[in-house]
Amino acid sequence: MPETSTANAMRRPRGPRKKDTGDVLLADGAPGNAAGAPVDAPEVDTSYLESLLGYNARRAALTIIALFLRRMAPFDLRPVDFSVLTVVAHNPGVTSRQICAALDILPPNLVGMVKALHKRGLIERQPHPTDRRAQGLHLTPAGQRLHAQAQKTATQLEQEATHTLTRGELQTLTTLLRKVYRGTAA
Amino acid sequence: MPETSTANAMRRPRGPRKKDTGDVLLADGAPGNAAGAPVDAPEVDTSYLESLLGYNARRAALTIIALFLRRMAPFDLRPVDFSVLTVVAHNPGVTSRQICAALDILPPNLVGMVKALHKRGLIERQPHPTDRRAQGLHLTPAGQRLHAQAQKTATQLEQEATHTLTRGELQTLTTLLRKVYRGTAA
DNA sequence: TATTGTTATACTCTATAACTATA
DNA sequence: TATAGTTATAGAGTATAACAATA
Repeated sequence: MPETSTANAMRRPRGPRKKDTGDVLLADGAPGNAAGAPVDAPEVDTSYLESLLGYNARRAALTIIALFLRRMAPFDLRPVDFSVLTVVAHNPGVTSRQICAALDILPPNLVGMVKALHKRGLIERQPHPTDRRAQGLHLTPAGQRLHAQAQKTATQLEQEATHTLTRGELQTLTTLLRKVYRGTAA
Repeated sequence: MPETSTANAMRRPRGPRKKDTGDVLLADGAPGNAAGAPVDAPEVDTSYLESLLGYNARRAALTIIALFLRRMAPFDLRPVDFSVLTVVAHNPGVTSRQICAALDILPPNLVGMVKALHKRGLIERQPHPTDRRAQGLHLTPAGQRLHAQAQKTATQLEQEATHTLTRGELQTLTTLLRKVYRGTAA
């Protein structure tokens, strides 16, 4: 599995930052030959790595993530925040435990996210109807508005990221990827 | 970008560990309904997330990474270690700076990896022929043997991960993924 | 002045243990 | 006894600043 870095490139763009050009995939690579840099770059051979599906899948995912970060910056939403918001939007009253199972997040790591989204006034917790341990999560009106905008942006962003693909190719790609990560055909 | 966790699931399986079943993708999700757990799991709707290419690409990449970690455990190689070893194997005398550019690793983060691989007797540093600042990296005989085994394992592992795909489908998938992460057609 | 390799370090993400309230 | 939510914390990954040696 080729290491292209940027796996955790979903840093929150909140605090003041030094270098964050948005160019995540090529963060530090290819200096651009500023001054008298050696032009004799012998072109490193990475052809074998590029033959691996894992490498290509990761590069593609990271490309889309990088675009996601740029487009979602106005909403201050990381991928995981958008995912949580989406699950709550489409499943009103869902519990934290259910979100963890659906998105494969560990419960301790979800706590802070929910807390932050609540603090931003985007989600609300209501007592669970049958289980007093649990809490049902709902979007506030503000949360619904933000999510609607964010989901629209996500959809547009996906189309932007796949502009080199025809509609049929995108469908094929999605289907084949699902066949990989689901063990069985689908 | 759906958060499926496990982005940095490439933890080194060196020290003694508690829970590491290898089941990375479903680390904590779906408890399996051990005892009297509620069977009324209302099936969280994630259909929108599943329509996003970013989600599917990430899931597929994580699936292959998880398999990679299991199959490469005997060699004690993380994806990034294998990538570095591969680049050195295919580009004898390559410099650290070139590896960083090719694999998109930041120089400070490569230092430890090279140091570790050197300590394991897998790579050697030789003075660069024309630049006394740089060092050319080479595989030792032991490194060559290990890399040969690891690369064979990687190739087998890829076939294993894509056993649900025909040869043609795998070719199509790879081509389409490249079209995504390269801006232009390819 | 710029680049290579490096150290030190901060921030983020991921994972485990353990606690409480409830089932 | 098991589960939902939580706290605290350890560990791994990723990022920047700054330095000495060399170009």
